[in-house]
Amino acid sequence: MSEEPTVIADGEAAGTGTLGKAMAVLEAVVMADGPQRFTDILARSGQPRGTLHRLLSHLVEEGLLVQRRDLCYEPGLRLLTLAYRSWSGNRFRDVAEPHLRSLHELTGETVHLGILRETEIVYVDKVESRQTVRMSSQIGKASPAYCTGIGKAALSLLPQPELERLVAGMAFHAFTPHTHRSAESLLAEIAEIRRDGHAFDREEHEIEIRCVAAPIRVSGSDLTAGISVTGPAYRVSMEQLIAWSGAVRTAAAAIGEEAAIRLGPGRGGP
Amino acid sequence: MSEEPTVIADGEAAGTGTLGKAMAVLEAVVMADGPQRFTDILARSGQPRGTLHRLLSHLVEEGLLVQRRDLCYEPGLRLLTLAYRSWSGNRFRDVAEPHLRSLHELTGETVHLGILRETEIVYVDKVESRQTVRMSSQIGKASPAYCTGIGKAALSLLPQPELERLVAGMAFHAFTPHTHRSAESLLAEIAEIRRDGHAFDREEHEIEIRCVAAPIRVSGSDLTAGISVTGPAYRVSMEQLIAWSGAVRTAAAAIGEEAAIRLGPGRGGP
DNA sequence: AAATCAAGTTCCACATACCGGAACAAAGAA
DNA sequence: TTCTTTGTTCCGGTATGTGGAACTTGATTT
Repeated sequence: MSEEPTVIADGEAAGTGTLGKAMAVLEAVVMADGPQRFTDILARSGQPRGTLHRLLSHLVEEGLLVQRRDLCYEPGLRLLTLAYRSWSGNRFRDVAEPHLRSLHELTGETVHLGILRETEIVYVDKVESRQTVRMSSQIGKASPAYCTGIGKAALSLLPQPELERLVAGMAFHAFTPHTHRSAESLLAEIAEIRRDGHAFDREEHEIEIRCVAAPIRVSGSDLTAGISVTGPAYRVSMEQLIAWSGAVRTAAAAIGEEAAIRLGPGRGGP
Repeated sequence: MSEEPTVIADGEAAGTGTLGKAMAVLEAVVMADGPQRFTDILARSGQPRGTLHRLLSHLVEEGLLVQRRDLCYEPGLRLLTLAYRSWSGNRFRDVAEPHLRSLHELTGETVHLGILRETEIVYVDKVESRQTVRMSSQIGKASPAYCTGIGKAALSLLPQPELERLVAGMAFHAFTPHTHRSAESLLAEIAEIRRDGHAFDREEHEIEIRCVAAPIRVSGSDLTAGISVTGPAYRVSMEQLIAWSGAVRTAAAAIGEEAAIRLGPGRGGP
């Protein structure tokens, strides 16, 4: 029984309000690695037994969780369905898609579309070179902004105070030898990115994986996003990435403009 | 102002409890076709103004919804992230995947994996012949069980009383001229499916689209699922589907057995 | 300009429904 | 059997959500 107690609670305070608590519990189950027993969740969520039990019942009732015969809790199908609707109905993704395709045709490598959410990048679409292994995996995946091309590109669009607020809250985990380890080095690179209009991932998140990315600004909207072309280091040199950077910037700009028109035609004010 | 009032509320009673109400509102926004104004949601949800406003605030706070500058509400990214985790961590899908692949190699057509949820089939995985148009779309999509091959196959596994309860609650929408229009004809076909061990979709959901499907039963679990091979009518004859039916049944059986072993090794109750 | 209307937000007294400690079952382990 | 571990139920107290009504804000009309 020397297993680490997995500490208690997650970093942030358990959500406020009834809904917040329910979502915190849901997330605890969904983000866990496998089916979770009542006691596991109890330890991780920090909720009192009675409360937790009721929350779980409600989540099951709503189809957000499923309780198996052996009493373990698992994510329910309703999440998938909700996500399907919100993905397929996403106008921004729709606008961007043809541009992703043409970037893919130009480069032959994998192209990603990501949106910044706080301090993370959420991948929203992807055009793959040739179905490598996993199929559509990765859509919906959230990665830290500071070690991904799209992430750094998107950060570069933020006003300095906002950027600093976000950076202050980051925990710099060293995924590879090339990952940023401090706010200073990250901020320094972001200054360069602002100047150049594009960002690189030099094997910072995953070893042997590189990318070029450009930020997308949609005027009239406060969404911050980016696209990237990604490839394995053995096949894609830094020179190659630099050669592609212009096309990536152009595509990003085009997406931004088109989205501004088609997303909020009736609103443009600051 | 002769616009139809979009009636009020959805078919089912607004969810019970605070979480239920919140989810009903969330669903109202997600299932809608585009960004929703406050008043739209007000009409559809049937909640009082004050209550609805607070619910929406909480949903936004939780990242489940986003409020744009023009005050419209849209699905937030958190749904995608939650769904990504629950999809990629789904053991059943994982077990099934290699079997989907080999079925695809055998047939050259699109292969689906779906799980029955009440009266709908939710598509959980897919191996596509050759990236037709939409990429991974469709994962998470929910379709009526009575007009899809996997749906009818899955229904055939249910005990008769359960089946009849579900069928009683179905509204038979005629998607095509071949769609079942009554409980009787559906139940009759399900009897055949039980006998044969496989089901066909004879252009019942979408015109020009056919499939063969087989049900998956996982002993020790109460999940009911199925797989199918789908193709366009001009390329895939009924004779062809019949020829594939054996392989589909075999794959389904293999998935069911493997899943029973790998899903709940410590439980085998009645 | 003033008046009118519509859409969205805030307020607050009220009671619902959530809270959570503690008692209660159920199933293994000693 | 007795003890322990795990999951479920109960119930009084009150925090929390409820929802009608008043209040902004901005557009449209007179």
